[in-house]
Amino acid sequence: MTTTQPTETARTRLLDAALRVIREKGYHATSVEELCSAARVTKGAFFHHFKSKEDLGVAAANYWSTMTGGLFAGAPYHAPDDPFDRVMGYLDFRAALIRGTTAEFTCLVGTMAQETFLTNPPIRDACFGSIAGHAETLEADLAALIQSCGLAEGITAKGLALHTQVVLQGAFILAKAKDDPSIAGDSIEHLRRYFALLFHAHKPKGDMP
Amino acid sequence: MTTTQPTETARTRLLDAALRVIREKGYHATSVEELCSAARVTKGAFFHHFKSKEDLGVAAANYWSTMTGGLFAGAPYHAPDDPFDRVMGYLDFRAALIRGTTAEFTCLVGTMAQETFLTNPPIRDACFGSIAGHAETLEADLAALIQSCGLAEGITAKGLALHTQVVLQGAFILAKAKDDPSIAGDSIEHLRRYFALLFHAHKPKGDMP
DNA sequence: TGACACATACCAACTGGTTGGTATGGTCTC
DNA sequence: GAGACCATACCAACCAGTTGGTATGTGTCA
Repeated sequence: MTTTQPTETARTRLLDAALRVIREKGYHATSVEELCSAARVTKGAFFHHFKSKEDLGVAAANYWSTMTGGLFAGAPYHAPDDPFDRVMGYLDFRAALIRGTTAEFTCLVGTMAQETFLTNPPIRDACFGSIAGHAETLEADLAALIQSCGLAEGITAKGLALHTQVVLQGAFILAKAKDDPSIAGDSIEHLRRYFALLFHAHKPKGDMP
Repeated sequence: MTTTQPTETARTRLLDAALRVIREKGYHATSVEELCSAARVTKGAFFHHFKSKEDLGVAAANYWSTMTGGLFAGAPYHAPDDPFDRVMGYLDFRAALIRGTTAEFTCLVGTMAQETFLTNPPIRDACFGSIAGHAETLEADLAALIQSCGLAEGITAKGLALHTQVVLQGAFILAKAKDDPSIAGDSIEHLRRYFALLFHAHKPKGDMP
């Protein structure tokens, strides 16, 4: 801690800028120079830390996993003893995150995966890794819930966890297309209701118009 | 039919190429020259028919609406008398469309909306118009279904129709990210089950692993 | 302790190629 | 012969990536 560490500041600033700018404009519409000016570094610094733009894309997806991983790990929805309450708490938490501008609450890796799935497979793979890794944090709660309810008809915890991500990613697309965040909350409420019906022990929390 | 009509052939070829190439590479990663060579026309023809690349994006979204509109209007799922069967038939139809490469079965306007929601508002609006217009074709069946079941608790036909599009768009994102179409079918099956539970008259058709 | 070797972090300027878009001219039909 | 349709040639701006270089460490051995 005694020595100054200029190390990591430029790199971190570039990654922070990437999270912000790429969510606004998308991967291909964001130029390297634009990221540099947003991070207040030069192009030389960029290519010192990342060997290519694609390399930054992969690093940004992994950085996104780290950032969001910390956010969700520290969230309060893990507290309840009942797995149903934990799952519902997760959905409430996701709904509560929908605020600010559309670019602020939507998902970096969903955005990048869509643009890069054929042009930049390494980025696509890092994006799916991020989504799948996040889904796994839900899987344990869903598995406990499925077991406690004796649900068997071909429904798996992994499948339900991925379906949850599907709904969230789709909700972000519609929110962007309509330029209206409320549509995302509506779909999360439908997913809540699906879980409530599926595990028919509770009912959806709030009525909504 | 007697007179040759060079009119519309270049324009149509460009729009067909746009549907294909943009779904593969995305809007920003697709260059005008690439569209021209895919359509076997020159740049002069491109800028004769479209005043800018953005103009082509809007036209492509509208062309997509026309093409898919015809496909769904002519589909067999409208036949049943029971609105529940029509809605389930719609989902079966959507599931059956998932074949071939990922770029072939995914949605142009969902892809474009995500990349252009801040950079090209005219394209974004055309994309949402396409999605909303398609959702409306489901709305009547859902309204009839809601009425026949006496469902009241804040669920609207419009909201359900949009949620259906949310699930489909999200399913396409995950299919691209995982590079695996089957994940899309899984989510459609979850949506089927949601409808079945919601209107608790039927059960989901097939068991799935 | 000091000095030399080396690695890391960063910068300004540049390069070859690509981009969306334009200017102009030719050809075909009505 | 007017206008729709399309081709060729071209442009300024922008793109990702490279270059040669500076500054600041950091490890090492006399």
